[in-house]
Amino acid sequence: MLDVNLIRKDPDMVRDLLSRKGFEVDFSEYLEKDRARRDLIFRTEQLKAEKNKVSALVPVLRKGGRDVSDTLARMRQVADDIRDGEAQMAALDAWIRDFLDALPNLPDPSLPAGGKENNRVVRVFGTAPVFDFPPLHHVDLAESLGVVDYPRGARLGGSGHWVYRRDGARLEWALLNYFIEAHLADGYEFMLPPHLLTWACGYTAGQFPKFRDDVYQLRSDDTPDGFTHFILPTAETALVNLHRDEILDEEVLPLRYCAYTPCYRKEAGSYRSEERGMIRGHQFNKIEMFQYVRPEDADAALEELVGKAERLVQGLGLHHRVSRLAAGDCSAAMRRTYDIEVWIPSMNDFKEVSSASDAGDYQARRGNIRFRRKETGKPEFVHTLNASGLATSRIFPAILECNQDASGRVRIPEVLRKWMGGQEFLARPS
RNA sequence: GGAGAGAUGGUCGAGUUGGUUUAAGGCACCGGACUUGAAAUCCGGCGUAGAUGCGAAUCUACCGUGAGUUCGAAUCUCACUCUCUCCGCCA
Repeated sequence: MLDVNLIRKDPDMVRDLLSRKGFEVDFSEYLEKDRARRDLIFRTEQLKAEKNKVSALVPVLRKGGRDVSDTLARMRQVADDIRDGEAQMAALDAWIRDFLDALPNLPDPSLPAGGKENNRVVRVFGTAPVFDFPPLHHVDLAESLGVVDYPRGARLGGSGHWVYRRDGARLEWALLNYFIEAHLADGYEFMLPPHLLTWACGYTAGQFPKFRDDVYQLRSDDTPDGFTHFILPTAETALVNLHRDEILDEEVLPLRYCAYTPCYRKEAGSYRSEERGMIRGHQFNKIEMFQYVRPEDADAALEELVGKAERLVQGLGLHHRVSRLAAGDCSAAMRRTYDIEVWIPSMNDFKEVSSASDAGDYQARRGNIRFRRKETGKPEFVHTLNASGLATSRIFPAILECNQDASGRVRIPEVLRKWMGGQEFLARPS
């Protein structure tokens, strides 16, 4: 949700910023309706004030033995007028709400306009591994080592699903432990939220109503619109709703959270043949980091989140890069985003393992999440930031492919071994 | 799934035969007085959002949510959500 006062004050500036995201909008009808709405509020409230005044007078007149039937008749008319006004208001409000709900967040003014092609790489770590033998694709490695079962995953869940098995399951679990431990050391609270969320959660996150069809929904004949819950596409959707409709004390900020959940995504139409294996599945594991901060602390928080995600990848010894996304490549709710991408040899390309974003007050406005500033005593919207820390579904293939040797063995990164019985290599099935 | 009870500002809590209750009062918190300082005491302040206005201020809405009855609803009616207790089922 954008600040309506900003749109009233400088609609051209807002329009120009949105167009950098590739979102074209004309505010003239909105501004007209906004004006009409305020006029209507003024008229209706005056009627209500009269109603309240006269209603309080009725018992006094009665006590004085006066006939009030004329007064009641007149008030019946006023009550009708109020009802009319409120009906008009409801129609205007609905139009305005739909309009505002559809507006994405403003991009940070410092971002270049346009899409992916204008992303800028800001840091690169390591170099691509060089092999003195023909390296295998992670799907082939995983199958020969028996660590991922793709055919049976598809049997269970359809395409885009797999089963982690044996040391694959342990490696996956070790990665999650490695991430969580790092966050705990940095003072983040670890939590396990529900995976089935209500409509309001999707709205606050900025995913609904526009992107409601991108998530898996649970439907029922018992509800008016058939919708009951959706399955979270990322733990961010849960974490951003934790403090919905709250006014936080300034002293508790920044709130630093991390959560583990699987992420469930339809990924309709996004499959590409080179994304064979676990690069893009309908379910993947992720530790999400999330912060609620004061507006002035958002810059530092974003750098902290990116830094944390980078260190995790570095700890695994994987070649990766950090990019600052152009306005159009940031998702709708975000004002700026860094992507951290890890090198996948078989794709000869980098794939995203973490996205660190600053939502500004966009989500906080939708979820009515505020804090009371000590200095002024007034509530203000918090700023919310999130970053994966990390998603495993690209890390796992990267480890397999980058750590393979000529004999088809895969070396386990040092930092993970304590969760894998001290093993140096993934065991072959006997 | 069934039965019962409940939901009131940051918190506790009164108000539920509809109309001086303008949502009382306590606690917490903030400011001031007193005090060497603190405590205690006293005084004052103290929810959120919106509209009009340069401002002072005035008005409106909000008592779980949404409808309804009425000149007038925290209070009456209906639906829903959540919490608690008990029963049933269950990993």
